[in-house]
Amino acid sequence: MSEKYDFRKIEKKWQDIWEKEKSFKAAEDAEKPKYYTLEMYPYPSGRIHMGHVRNFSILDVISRYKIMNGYNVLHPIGWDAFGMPAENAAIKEGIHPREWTLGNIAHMKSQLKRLGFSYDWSREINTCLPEYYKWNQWIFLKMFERGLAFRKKSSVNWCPECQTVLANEQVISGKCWRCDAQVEQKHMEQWFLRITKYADELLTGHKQLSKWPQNAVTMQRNWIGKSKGAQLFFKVSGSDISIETFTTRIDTVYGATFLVLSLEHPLCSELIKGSENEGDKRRWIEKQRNRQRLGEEVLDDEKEGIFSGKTAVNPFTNEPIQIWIANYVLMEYGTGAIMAVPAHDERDFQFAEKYSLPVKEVIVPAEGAQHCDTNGVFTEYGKLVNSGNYDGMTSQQAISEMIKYLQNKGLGKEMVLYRLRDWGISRQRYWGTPIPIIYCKKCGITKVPYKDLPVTLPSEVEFKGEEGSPLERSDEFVKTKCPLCNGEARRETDTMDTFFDSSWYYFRYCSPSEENFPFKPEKAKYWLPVDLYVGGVEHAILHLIYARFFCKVLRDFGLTDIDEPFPHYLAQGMVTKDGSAMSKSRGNVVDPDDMVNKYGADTVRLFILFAAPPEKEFAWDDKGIEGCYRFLNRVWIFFQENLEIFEKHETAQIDGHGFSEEKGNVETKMHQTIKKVTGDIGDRYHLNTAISSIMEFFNEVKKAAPQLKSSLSGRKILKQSMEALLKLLSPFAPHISEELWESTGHDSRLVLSSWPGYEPDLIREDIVTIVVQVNGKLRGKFESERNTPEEDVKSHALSLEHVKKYMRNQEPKKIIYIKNKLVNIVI
RNA sequence: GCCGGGGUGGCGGAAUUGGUAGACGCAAGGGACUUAAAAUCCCUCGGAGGUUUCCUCUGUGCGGGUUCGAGUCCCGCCCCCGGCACCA
Repeated sequence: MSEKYDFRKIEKKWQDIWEKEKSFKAAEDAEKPKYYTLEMYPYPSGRIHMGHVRNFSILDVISRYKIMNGYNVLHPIGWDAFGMPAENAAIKEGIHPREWTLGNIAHMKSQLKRLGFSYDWSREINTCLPEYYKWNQWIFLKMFERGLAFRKKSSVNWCPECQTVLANEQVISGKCWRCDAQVEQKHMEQWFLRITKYADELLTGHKQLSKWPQNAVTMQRNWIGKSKGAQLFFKVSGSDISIETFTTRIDTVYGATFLVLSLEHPLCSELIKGSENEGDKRRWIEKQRNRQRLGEEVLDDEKEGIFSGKTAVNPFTNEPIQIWIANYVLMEYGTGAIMAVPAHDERDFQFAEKYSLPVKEVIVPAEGAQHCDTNGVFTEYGKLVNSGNYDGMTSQQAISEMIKYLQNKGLGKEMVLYRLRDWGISRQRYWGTPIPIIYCKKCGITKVPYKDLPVTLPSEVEFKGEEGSPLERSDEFVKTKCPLCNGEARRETDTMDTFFDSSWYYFRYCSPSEENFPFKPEKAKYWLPVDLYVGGVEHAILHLIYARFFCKVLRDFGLTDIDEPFPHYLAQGMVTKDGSAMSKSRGNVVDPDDMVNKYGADTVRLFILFAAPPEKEFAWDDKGIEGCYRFLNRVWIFFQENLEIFEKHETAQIDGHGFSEEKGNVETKMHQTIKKVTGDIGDRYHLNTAISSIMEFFNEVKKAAPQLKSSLSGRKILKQSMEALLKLLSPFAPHISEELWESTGHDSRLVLSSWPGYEPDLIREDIVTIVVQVNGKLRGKFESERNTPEEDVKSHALSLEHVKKYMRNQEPKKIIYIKNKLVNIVI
């Protein structure tokens, strides 16, 4: 009798065979079209979670599908192995970060293998090994030589919990992206990468990203935040100081009734010098600065400021205006000083009201134009009034005229500003790539010579969780010789942000053991760009923007000629349970291992792709997975019961029977299903509907099987259908498909067989269903040959009993006819 | 507040170009098999109603509109999710 579906045995068997036969090893081959599929490489936290399983399953289906379609597929995997959790484990449990990380990787690797993903394991990379991070250092030095990596003292984001500096992109609503602690501001000297140099290209490059989800592009665009405006200087009365401001609304300049400086503005101190209550003012500024440094939020009605005691001259009105210092102007954006136009800016208005400063209206809504005020303040473009020569102009006209005037008079100029700031990469932590720089008292900041790379992490260090990096306390590491004068020198002890590692790892996969360069340019030329990149959208303004930046930098180094690394990015949705993301604290975590043990990898993969399209949220359902398990069991049993169909003597026989309806239906369904699944995977990435159609097809085959078996040609169709079914199912549930492929007498590997094609003739596209409506409501339908003449279709439609009933003997006023689709009778 | 994306049965979701709303699966209910249960198989399954093998009306967040025909397009609202948030 039939054998039970033993997924444990089957899955292990095929994983071993694929590994032994190197089924997924990728090699450059100029004859074949290449296809590079990539998932965001995982952080080795200890265990694979359902989010990984979903991400990797999506890409595994695409990879296997592309292999079967004749592509030379590169589908690599590796580890984002540097980072805080390893160091925290060291502090808490006394285990070395390296040991912790390598142990986690070993475990997670075995989990991935059990899921049967089609990785080329020979290309595995691990960023915490010197073989990898040496090239971080190499890239850093090249950037340093070109002024793209530089040191700067500035106000930086400090996470008191992680005891390290964070990049702006890593501060989410004032909190640390990793630990959620309130971020503080510190003044420190740090290493930065000049991403702002590429701001404009990062923006224009979005044009090449038509296959990105819109929201990811929008998030990046907002993050880069380009705004066009004007720089304008204000002369301080009775001194030769000028205050530089930036405004996007130079058209409102006649309404600029005061100036506001940020608390951190370098001129604050000088302006208040010698003024009334100078001491009080200094104390006030200090108090406010402290609040800001602790990351305290300032609400709308908490706008506060002080009058500096000085005035400046509005260069357009030539009137004196007061200079204030206030907590609502940011130092980090623009020039740290603004011209305040309370009549046309909501924030300036709030401030002016609070301190009874003058408000002067200079813009009125254009006649007849619809407009809306923000809290009673007109902030839109309009028509100028009270603006001297500019009266009557539109805002747009005034902006260009006024900029011309500024430039002629040397008062300022046109200016473009970005919200994006340079990327701070220094981290005061141990478990990261050492920054290859040496400080010498005599020679200053010096590069570590290329021949001395990599600068490796010392292994004998103490992890105590005290402030400062463990590297600082390692004499072995810090003490060194200056490469220029050979004198006593000190190494940089900051390590790199781990986003540095992930900014170029997709290049490394192309030649993972290359020893002279970060990667071999010819190999990268063959494989890149990545044809399909899959990962969570939470990295839209972190990893995805950094990686685009690095790609352009590496291009400018001459190592690649691509502008964009990921022309097609698919943002997969979250995996949730009971309405929220899976997390330990909520106790709603489903462990992939448990599911694989209970149902097998094929079922887990099938289910996680079945219940929602890839880009949407996926709600885990303990009962839902049972449905997929039942489906695979039904397939298994069906094959066991019909194996005799595949016996040799069956093949070359002639059909002795006449037309069989079942036979035709199943054959049609087979070709329709092949077409549907091909489109769903290859064009739409709708893996859930692909699975639905496979299930539908199987249900029909199963139902028709007894009848098909009664005729020879029926048996032939049944055999074809069963083979097609295995091929269609194989990217989703590769183990069971491969096993059944073998047990139906095939010597070749299913994984390397070709994707089934469909015959347009056999899809029976020649038969169409004509829908008949009366006054737009469905009243009947019938089958008709494609391209039946219009008159015949109409008269057939009118002859239907049901249709006649609704026409109530009336003459149709009009008959809408859509070829091969529909007849709508209007009465 | 600004910028994105959504709202379809009890649930996850289908409907690809304006043309049969609810595919596929889950849950639920009924039945078969069984001493019994599990497993499996079959049937029903948006709502209301009726003369109940079938038929009618109604139905895709709400209100309008365009159209022979709207889940799909347009206008106005409501709600949910995500991102940014004094960016001058």
